[in-house]
Amino acid sequence: MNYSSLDTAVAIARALGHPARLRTIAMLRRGELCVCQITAVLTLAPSTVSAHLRELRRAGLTAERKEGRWVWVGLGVGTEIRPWIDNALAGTSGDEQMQADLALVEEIRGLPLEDLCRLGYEAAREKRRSKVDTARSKEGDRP
Amino acid sequence: MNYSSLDTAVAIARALGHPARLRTIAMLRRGELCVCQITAVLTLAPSTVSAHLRELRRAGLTAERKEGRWVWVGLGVGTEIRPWIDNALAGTSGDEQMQADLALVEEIRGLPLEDLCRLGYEAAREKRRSKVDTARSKEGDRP
DNA sequence: ACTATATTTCGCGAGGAGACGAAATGAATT
DNA sequence: AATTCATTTCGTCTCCTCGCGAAATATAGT
Repeated sequence: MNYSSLDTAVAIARALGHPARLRTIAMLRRGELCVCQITAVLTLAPSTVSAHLRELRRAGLTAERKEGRWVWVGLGVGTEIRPWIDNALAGTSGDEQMQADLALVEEIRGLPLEDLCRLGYEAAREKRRSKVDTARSKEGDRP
Repeated sequence: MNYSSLDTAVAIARALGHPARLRTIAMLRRGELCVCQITAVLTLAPSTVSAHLRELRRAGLTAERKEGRWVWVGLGVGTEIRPWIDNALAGTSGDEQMQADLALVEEIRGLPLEDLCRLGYEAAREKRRSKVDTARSKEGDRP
């Protein structure tokens, strides 16, 4: 199949035209993410996230890299998509949801991937918290 | 209702994410057009065109001006939409459909609006052709 | 007032999008 | 080999989109 440049532009616009996908693109500007990390931020069913990622990939907005069981998603390499992305996100820097997403991504990056994928965000966070506590008490850093 | 900037960006992307609407935006970059002119180029039912124009208007991409029975459509005035439009159309200058649309717009601009609206493109074009012929024979510019 | 006409709104039907859970797949780990 | 586990695919449901024609609306002309 030979897509015209009109079809291409339409496909990109459509791909960007959904909050979950636009949020994903915004997260990926900060760097690659594992599928389960994206899922944790979006709080959608894995199958739903998978479908959204497929849309983004089809439009050339993202690219995926497999590493064992994990799949890492990053922004696509095509030069024509960068203006789209930059433009689409230009007005959203002050958006509450976007800011919350980016903050959550930073926190999630500090969590072990195995825990996050297996247990989900809440449990992984709790696990790390308690681990930090026991480390503290072993150090004996009590007032 | 108070839309977030995320919602706004999504709405604009969605509005651009349809061939008929993106083609319309491309035409409007050359200047205002009457609804029936747009309809003639898209060759869609008037009600369908009306719905597409409503979408574009809602996203702030276009603005409308009423003049008697005619409704003139132009690009919106918001500064934030121009980058969207320029970016979306950046890759489409070589597109066949786009080029054909723009050529047709130029021709349609030369046709009397009353004829175009009432009779449609083909009939309006034919009417002008025969008119030009009679004018020629009156001038007596024969070899 | 009546008619013509440009456009919108309404109602409908077909198809697509987006959500989920269940099952399938593929890749470690045991 | 068996199991665990991240991810995708599949089936299903609901809702939205997009096309149309018919009816409604609004404005000009007669």
